[in-house]
Formats: sequence, structure tokens, C-alpha cells
Amino acid sequence: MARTQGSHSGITGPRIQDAALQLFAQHGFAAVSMRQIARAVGVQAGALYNYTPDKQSLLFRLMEDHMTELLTSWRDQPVADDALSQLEAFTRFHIRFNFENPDAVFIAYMELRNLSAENFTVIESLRREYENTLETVLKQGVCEGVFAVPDTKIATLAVIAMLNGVNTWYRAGGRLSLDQVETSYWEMVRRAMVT
Amino acid sequence: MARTQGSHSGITGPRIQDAALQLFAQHGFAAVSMRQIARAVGVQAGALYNYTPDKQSLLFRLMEDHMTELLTSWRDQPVADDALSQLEAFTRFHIRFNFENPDAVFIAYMELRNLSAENFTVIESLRREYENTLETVLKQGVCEGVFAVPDTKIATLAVIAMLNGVNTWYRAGGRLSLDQVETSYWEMVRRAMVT
DNA sequence: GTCTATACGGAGATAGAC
DNA sequence: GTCTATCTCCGTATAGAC
Repeated sequence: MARTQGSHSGITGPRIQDAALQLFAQHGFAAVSMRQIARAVGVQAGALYNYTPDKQSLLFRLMEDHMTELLTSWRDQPVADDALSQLEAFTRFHIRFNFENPDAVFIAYMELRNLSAENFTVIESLRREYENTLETVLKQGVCEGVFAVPDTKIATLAVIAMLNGVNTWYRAGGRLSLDQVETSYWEMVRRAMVT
Repeated sequence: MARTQGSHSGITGPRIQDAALQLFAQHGFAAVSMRQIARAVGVQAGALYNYTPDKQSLLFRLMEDHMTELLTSWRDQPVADDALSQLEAFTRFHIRFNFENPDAVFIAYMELRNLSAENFTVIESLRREYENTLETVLKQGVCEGVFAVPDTKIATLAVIAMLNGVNTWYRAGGRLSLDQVETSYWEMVRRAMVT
């Protein structure tokens, strides 16, 4: 009862993040105004600055949260000990995670150039960390003699680029289930990597 | 002598295109102002409107010119008649063309959402046309029995996505020549597609 | 915690002189 | 063909009332 009119306790912060995520993904960071975000949340523009120091921090937080969740989700996956199973797990995990987080994935790739220099460094290092988890699998497979790749660094980037492509065309409810898509990509990845 | 001061005959138009290409690639369409473009060219903002009806048309023209050049360049490539040679030619052509036109390629992928609905349709159909040239090769290879792919449409998109990734990391003067990069990617593409 | 009001600057685009 | 000047609108961000 002591709460003033219009107060929504602690939920406005997350709602701002959600609205920004959706709007940035749809129109691009530079094209979205703070007023638009405020309108989507149902508050006035000025109120946003109780939750974020500025627009740049809003973008950074979205990307950092996304990359952190990507990394922890992959680390929480059950692991096999052979490289082949790990590569299949990575392929399927990456496709599924991207499918479930299309806006965040899109922003993480498209809005890198709109990060300040310091923020860019942070995000890039998280991305590098994720790429390294795949490269480690590939290196292990090369050691075991099950993978033959021209260059593990190039192969890492090639696999991730290929898998990222799924989000540009796959939509739920089309002629293929996500599991079928995973299987198709896994077949191509496997044949490209395995001896 | 009849020419007024500041006139640069017919070269201002192309200079506007070049400046816009570079600025859009660097900062993004939405973040670049007509004033910035004018400054880069060395004219006043109002003068731009002698060459383009508006900012949107400037973007569309850049993308359309790029896609058209991509298509005609590929059509001008010498063709082998077997699918395997054609796939290798496509792989190397695509990597090399992208390397030589990084700004245009970047814009063509990043600024699709900033096109008007009608302009988007045009660009999308040009892209589809380019993808179809690759899918035709893959289909031919499947018929000939030299390729085994889970789905020619998916394989087409997978190959292009993988090859597009090169531009995100490869820089001239690094540890690898472009020819070595082409060869690495071709090895992965070949093994992913060939029976 | 949210509101209204506003400072301050820059956006796209146009008019008319030269 | 380019310039200067300007219209009109919207951007980010802040101040202070409630």
C-alpha cells in the first residue's frame, strides 16, 4: 500500500531486457530508440535510466548474458569421452541452442560493431572461449586418429559458421523437424571431419 | 570554362556509392547519416539528392549492384562439365569473390532488414538465384552418383554459410595465403559432399 | 519508481540562390 | 551541380515533481 502508483516491483528490469532483445534483433541496435523500448515496456523513456546507465550498456548486458548462458549450457551437457560422440553432441547442441535463442544469437553476431572497444573485447573473449571448446574436441579427434582436418582452427570456424547458417532459414513447422535438421548437418560435419 | 565552381563532372555519383559502401559496412546503415556520406565525398548534404532520391535507394543500389556482379562473375567463370570440378570451382570462386569485395558482401548480409519490403524482395530473389546455381551443381553430382548429400537444399545453404565464414577471420598477410585457405575449405566441402 | 518537461544535438529532406 | 539555409522531427539523456 505504500507503493506508489505505476510501480511494478522488480519486474521492470527484466522486461526492459526482453523488449530490447526483441527490438534490437528486429530492427538493429542503431535503429531502435530508447523511446521505442520504453513504449514496449509500458513506461516513459526517462524511467529506463533507473535500470541501465545508457543504451550501450543495455546492448552489452544482452550479449554478455547470452554468451555466458551459451558457455554454461554447453558445459552442462553430458559428455562422452570419445571425440566423435563429442562432436556430434556439439553439433546438435549448437543447432538446438541457436534455435531456442534466435534473437540473442542474431544480436551476438550482428551488433558486434556497435559495442564500445572495451565491451567488444569482453564479448570477443567469450566467443573465443566457446570456439575453443570445439577446437579442443577436434584436436582430440586428430590425436586419436579419427579426425582428419586441414587445420583445426579453420575447421572450428568452418563448422560453427555452417551451423550458424541454420537460423537464417529453419523455421518450426516446416517440412523438417529440428531433429532431422540436426541429423542432416551432423552427417555433413561428420563426413567433413572424420578420416 | 562554362562549368561552375565545385563541379566534378560525372565522378561524384560513383564517389557517393563508394563512400556509402565503406561507411555502411563500417558503422551500419542506420548509424550512418547523409551528412557523413557527404563529408566523405567532399560535398554538402543537399548535393547528394542530385544522385539518389533518398537514403534507402542508396542502400538498395549498393546491394543490387553487388548481387548482379556476383551472379555475372560466376557465370563468366570457365566451366567444367563434371560436378566435382564445378563444385571446386564454386568453392574457390566464392571465397575469392568475397575476399575481394568484403564491404559489399558484409552489407548484403547485414543490411537486409533495412531494405523496404519491395527492395527486399528483389535482393532476396537475386540471392536465391545465386544459391540455385550451387544447388544445380549438387543435384547434378547426386545424379552422377559422385555426391551423397542428405538434402541438396540444406547442403547448398550449409556450404555457402561455411564459405561466408572466411570473411569474418581471414586477413591478407596472415599465416595462410588465400590459396591455402581455398584449399582447406575445398577439402572440407569435398569430403562433406562426395560419396 | 515513475512521471512530465526539457536540454541539446543531429537526423532526412527540400527550397532557392548562384 | 553545388551551396547555404532551413523545415520538421526524433534521438539520448537529465532534472525535479510526486
